[in-house]
Amino acid sequence: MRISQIFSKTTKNVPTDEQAINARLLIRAGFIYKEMAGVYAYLPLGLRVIENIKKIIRQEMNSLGASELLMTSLQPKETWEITGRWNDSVVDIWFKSKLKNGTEVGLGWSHEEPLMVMISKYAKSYRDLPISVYQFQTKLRNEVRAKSGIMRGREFLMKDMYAFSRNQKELDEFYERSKQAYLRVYKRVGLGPYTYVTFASGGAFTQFSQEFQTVTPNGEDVIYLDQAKRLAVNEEVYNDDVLNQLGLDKQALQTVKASEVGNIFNFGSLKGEQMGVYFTDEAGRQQPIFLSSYGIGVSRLMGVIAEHFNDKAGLIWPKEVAPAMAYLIAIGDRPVQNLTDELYNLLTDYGVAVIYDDRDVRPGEKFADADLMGIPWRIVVNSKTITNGQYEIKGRTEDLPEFVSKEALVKRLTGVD
RNA sequence: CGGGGUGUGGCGCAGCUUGGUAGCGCGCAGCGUUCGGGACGCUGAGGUCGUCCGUUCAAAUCGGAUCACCCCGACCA
Repeated sequence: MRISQIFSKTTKNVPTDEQAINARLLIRAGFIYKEMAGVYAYLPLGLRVIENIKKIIRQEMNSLGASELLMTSLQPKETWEITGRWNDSVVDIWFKSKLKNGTEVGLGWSHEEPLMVMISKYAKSYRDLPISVYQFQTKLRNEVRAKSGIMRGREFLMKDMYAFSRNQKELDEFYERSKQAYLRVYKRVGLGPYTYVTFASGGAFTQFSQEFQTVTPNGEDVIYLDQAKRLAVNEEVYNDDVLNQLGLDKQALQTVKASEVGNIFNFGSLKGEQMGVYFTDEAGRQQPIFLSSYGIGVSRLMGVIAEHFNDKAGLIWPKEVAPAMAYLIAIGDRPVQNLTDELYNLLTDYGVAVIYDDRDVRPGEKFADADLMGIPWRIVVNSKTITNGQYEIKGRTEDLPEFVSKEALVKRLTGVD
């Protein structure tokens, strides 16, 4: 990817209407564009990060045996009336609209109810179960106040997974496996050490749900954290009874700010009963379907990563989510540029995502942009050292570069000899 | 939804108190000199001051309304 062909540009000035670090950096680096409060577009570099995160989540969800589908943004009123959640006084974040003929429709802020209706058409027998599906969907939520950049928008990308089980035991097993898969996702995006399973409000059906909370100074939630047990309690359910129940010692807890990067729910059979979704068991009896649901805010996750990994110079992407592995710069005349072109083609052939800064600007500007964009490796081909076959490579957080041969460089970036 | 703040070329800001039809930096275009940490010089394009109403001979500047944005709080499967 050549800089000259990338749609966006970096800027030195930050729009003053953004306070959140993630939004300031992502806008400056040209990853996102603000359409309106709480509504952001993803530019090519930002989209690459999103896609990298989706790829990781996809792999982990597939490993659970879940299959991907895509539901609709327009949702029928009737579906939500079954559970009473069409009512604005029950759910206050609805965006609603009308068809030309006057039929009311909702814009999806969740897909639980529609998915329940959908599954009821397909899972009629115990032979059809268990089954789990997931999707990446834009959720629309009419929040009274958008804030924190892409960490809390009115429109955001979410991965939501729904598992349908035949009984509580089957549900619990899947729930536990999913929790482990979630933890792997956070580990792979670089947030593993800072992310904790957290007990939170369970809503109408259960006492608790479990959240995944990433400790970060600008997080919206306050959690009470037991570092040793890697468990936490959201302040919304924090009290002595709960601590007793969870076997946590008040003295061992620290109070920290965190951002919710995932939330999983165990509905048991209640949702099935409420919505009348039944299957026929081995004995020919009607049984309510067991539901559990699993959400990760993909765009929020990107925001939390940006919020977590940065320095004065800009973003610092963990390798698995970085929009590119390397930022390539040539310093010198035509022959040097030709050698750089060759290196670019070579790395690209190896499948390494490289941002090649082919602009006719001074090196300082290129270095600044490489840092601002947070690309893990910076490679410089320079007339002084290239005569000895030496390529310069520097990690984003390193102070000093190394000089290596082309072969060593390729190996470093591909792991291939 | 309650409280606070802000709207002036693409971005960041000054001007507003003491009304007299806009200025700076960055960015953008051209020319030249530069070329390892966001260079420099010259030239140039670009706004009528969020919007509406009002006061006035005259409004970016005063008054009112309205919209948008930011922050704090409330809210947050």
